[in-house]
Amino acid sequence: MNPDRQCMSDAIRDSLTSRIFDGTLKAGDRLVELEIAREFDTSQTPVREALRELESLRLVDSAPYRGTWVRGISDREMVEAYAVRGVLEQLAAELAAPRLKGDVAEIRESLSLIHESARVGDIEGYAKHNLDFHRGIVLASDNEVLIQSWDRLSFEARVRLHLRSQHEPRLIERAREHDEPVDALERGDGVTAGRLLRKHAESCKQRWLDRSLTTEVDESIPERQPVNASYLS
Amino acid sequence: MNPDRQCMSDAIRDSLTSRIFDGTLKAGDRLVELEIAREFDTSQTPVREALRELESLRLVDSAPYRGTWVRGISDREMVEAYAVRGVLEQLAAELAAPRLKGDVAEIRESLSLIHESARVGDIEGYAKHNLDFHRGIVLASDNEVLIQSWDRLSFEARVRLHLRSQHEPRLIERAREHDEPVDALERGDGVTAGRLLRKHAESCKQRWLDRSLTTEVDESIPERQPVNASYLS
DNA sequence: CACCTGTATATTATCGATAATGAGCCTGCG
DNA sequence: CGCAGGCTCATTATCGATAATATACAGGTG
Repeated sequence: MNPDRQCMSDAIRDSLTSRIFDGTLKAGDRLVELEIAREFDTSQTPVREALRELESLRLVDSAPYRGTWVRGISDREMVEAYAVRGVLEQLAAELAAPRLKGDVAEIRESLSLIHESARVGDIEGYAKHNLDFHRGIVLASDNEVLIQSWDRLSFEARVRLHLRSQHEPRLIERAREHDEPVDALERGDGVTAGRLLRKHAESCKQRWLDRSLTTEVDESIPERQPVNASYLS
Repeated sequence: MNPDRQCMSDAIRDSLTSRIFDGTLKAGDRLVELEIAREFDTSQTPVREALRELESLRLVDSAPYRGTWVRGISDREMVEAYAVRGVLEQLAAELAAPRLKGDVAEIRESLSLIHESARVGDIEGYAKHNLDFHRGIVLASDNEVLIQSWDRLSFEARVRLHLRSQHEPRLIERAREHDEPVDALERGDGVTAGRLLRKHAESCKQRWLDRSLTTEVDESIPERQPVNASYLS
């Protein structure tokens, strides 16, 4: 939100964020304030601030006097988020087209990285470049509110959290869905690009739906880890 | 976010929020932590938490060691927000239509209040019922992520902040723009309802643009109130 | 008089300690 | 054996005090 926060609470926030992203912290894991404070050799206060910020990013949940824990993301929520993402990117494309004036070099750059990752089967890379690609279009819209709204969907977190559970991703085929929208953008046809991007999001959503229906195993979100241990130890 | 926070920081947050909404706190006003703490007869800590939360709601801005102040909303941002709102409500209508199964009673209720307010020239009432109307459709989508995204646009704050500067609102004419989308929803045609709602948002956006171009007087956002006073007093 | 530099002050960021709360355990009763 | 009530403790929420920082002003310099 603000340019250059250099305070402790921000360092903690960033560190915890990457732990959630890289899977060190899993859904349901508890975040105990004093424990984290000890680890960062700081007091409880900045930790609390960091946790509250993570909460506003919807990465964690909390309840008064009951603590904070990593939020799980249900399949339903993923599906909902793809729907929202679809219309946001549709708008982004419409706004971006007249601004880009056909200069889609940067976007094509991401696109080729997507294809490359797909070719070699690099799921992590695919996810990363895919996000860059989509965010690139959103940024090109030059609509700050739109960018914020898109960022708030936290697709980075969403995707990463589920990365490990992805089977048979058919990356090469999926990568192709990005080609047509870029072509449309290049010729300045934002409306078409938008429509295609929305369709793309819909198909991602559909894939998720299918996956969640077939993989019916333990789709429940870990509510919250039980309290540490007995104090008898 | 969470059901029942009863702690001090939440009370402070709510109180400050309404002050921003009702104009007691204006764009650029500084929020000094210890000052607020004294007023609520509490310590600095819960005030800080409240301020951070307001920041995540984008009602205030802050910078490290420089404090917190009420955020101004530029005409440009309003225009951007209307564009985003348009596509979000388009999606909302599409999702809502099949769920409502023609039962638009609740929405019509808001609609008639809009018309009534327009008839008697009650700007405040119009704004309120207008928000109820739009949010009602968003809620009917039953897409939690969408609802969150819409709420994050903070149109309540946006509209209220600018309420005082509205001239010649042509309420009656504007109110009519809501009729057709509801008709479409009633007959289950979500796509049409969505298209109309988006068009409606576009026309709100356009009105704002026109207004901001004609009212060129002091459209600058108060950056930040100067520090209290000299310590010489 | 414009501009730079140093200093005082207001204010934020953080600390360590205390109060408040909820979760689990244990007991005794039915 | 199941369950309600009280107790213990881990943990959060808040406090009061201190460290760190930015801003305004004063004074000096060209």
